[in-house]
Amino acid sequence: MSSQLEDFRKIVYYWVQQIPKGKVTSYGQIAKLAGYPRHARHVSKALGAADKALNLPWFRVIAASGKIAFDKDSDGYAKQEALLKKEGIVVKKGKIDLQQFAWEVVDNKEQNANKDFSPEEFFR
DNA sequence: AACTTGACTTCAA
DNA sequence: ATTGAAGCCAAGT
Repeated sequence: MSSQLEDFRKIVYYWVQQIPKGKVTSYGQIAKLAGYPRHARHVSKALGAADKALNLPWFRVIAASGKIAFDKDSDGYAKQEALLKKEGIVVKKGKIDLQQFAWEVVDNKEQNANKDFSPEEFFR
C-alpha cells in the first residue's frame, strides 16, 4: 500500500532529478510538473523529508522569485548557496539570475523527461 | 472542529 | 527594489 502522501513525494523526487546540472527551477514549477499545481509549499516539505541516500539535487529548487528559500542567516542557506556555486550557478545577494539559470521546461513533459529514467522505473 | 505551520506564490502598495 | 497581505493546502496540534 502506498499512501497518497508517498505518491506525491515520489513524483516530486522524480521531477527534481530531471533538473539539469547548472540549472534551477521553483517549488511551484515542480509542483505543477508533478501534477499538483498550487502545492509549492508541499514540495518544500517533501524535499525536507527526502532520504539523503537518494542524493536528490534539492539545492536546484529555489523560490519563484529567484531567491534561495532559506533565511539568509540559516545554515541551510549557506549549504545551498555553496552547492549551487559549486556547479557554476551565480548566487548574488541570495538570488539567482533566472534569465541565465532557469531550467527551460517545455510544455510537453515527455520532452523534458530523461527517456532512460521514467517515473515508473523510479518508483520501482 | 479550530488553529497553526511551512525550504511557497502572487499581487498591490 | 522591498514589504506585506492574502491565497494556498495537507499535516500536525
